Amino acid sequence: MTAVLNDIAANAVDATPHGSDYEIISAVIAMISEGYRAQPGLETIAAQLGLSPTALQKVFSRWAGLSPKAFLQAVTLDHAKRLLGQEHLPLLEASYELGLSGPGRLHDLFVTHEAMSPGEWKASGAGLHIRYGFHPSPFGTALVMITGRGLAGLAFADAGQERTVYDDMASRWSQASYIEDSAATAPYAARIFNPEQWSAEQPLKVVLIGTDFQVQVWESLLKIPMNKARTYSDIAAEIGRPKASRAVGAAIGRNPVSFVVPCHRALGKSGALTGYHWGLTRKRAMLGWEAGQS
DNA sequence: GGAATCATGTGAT
DNA sequence: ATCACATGATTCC
Repeated sequence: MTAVLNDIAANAVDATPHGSDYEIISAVIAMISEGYRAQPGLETIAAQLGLSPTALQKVFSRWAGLSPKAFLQAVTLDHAKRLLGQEHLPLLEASYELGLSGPGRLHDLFVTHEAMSPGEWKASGAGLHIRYGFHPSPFGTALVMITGRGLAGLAFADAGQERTVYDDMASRWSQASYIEDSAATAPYAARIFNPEQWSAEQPLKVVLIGTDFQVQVWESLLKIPMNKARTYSDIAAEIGRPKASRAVGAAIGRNPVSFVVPCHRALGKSGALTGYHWGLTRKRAMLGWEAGQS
C-alpha cells in the first residue's frame, strides 16, 4: 500500500485530477475516521502514507481545490450538523410537485428525470437495453449505465471490485440486456464529474427506475442543494410519511444513480453518516469534495 | 457518551 | 407471513 502511494506521489505532477487521487483521499479518511488511536495530525497522516506534507497538499488541491486542513474540517461531525442547517426545502413549482417528472436541482448538477415504474419496465421485459462502461472518477472507478432515455445507473468500485459492483447493479434489473459500450457512457462520466459542465440549459437526463415510493424519495433527494444535507426524517416528512424515516433510509439505499441523485446528502438526525451502499468512506469523500466546489 | 430496546413503513421472498 | 433494513426516541447505564 505504502509502496503504491509512494509511486503515485512520485508521478504526481499535473494539475488535472488524477484517477488515483481517490486512493489517497480514502486512505486519509480511513485514518481520521477509523482512527481508533488519537486523532492524527496532518504531518502524521502524510508520514503514514509515505508522503511529504507538500505532496499531500497537492493531491487535495487537485482533487477538490481544498487544503488538507479544510478537507479535515469538512468531514467532521460538527460540519455535518451545519450542513443540516435550519431553512427548509425551497418551494418548487407546482408542475414539479404534481408529476413524477420535471426539471430538478436548483443549485448544482442540473437534472431532468423521468420515472419508470416496475410495471413499465417489466412490461417491456427484455426490451430494456442497457449500455455500460467503467470510467475513472474522483471517487474511484465509476460504473455508468445508460438507456436510450438517459442515465439509469451510477455506481462506484474500489480497485478490484468492478465485477462485484457490476453484479450488484445488473441484478437490479434482471430482465434487461447489458452491453459494454464505454464509448457511449464516457460522455456521461466526463460531464457528471466536471462541475464546469453542469448547466441548466443542457440538463443531464436521468431515468429513475423504481417503485413509486422509491421514486418519491429520490426526487426529494434531488431537491437538496449542494453543500446542504437533510435527515432521513426530514425526507420522510416531506413526502408526507413522517413515521417512515426508516423506510426512507431503505429506499435511499437502493438509489441506483448514486452521486447524481445525492444520497450522500442524507444524514442521521445527529449529523452522523449512518450508512452508504458504496462505503461510508466514499460518502465522506463526496461531502468533502463538494465542500471544495464553489 | 454508549448499548439495549421498541415502534415503524417498505419491499423482497 | 416473515424478514431485513443507510431511523429515531427512550431508557437505562
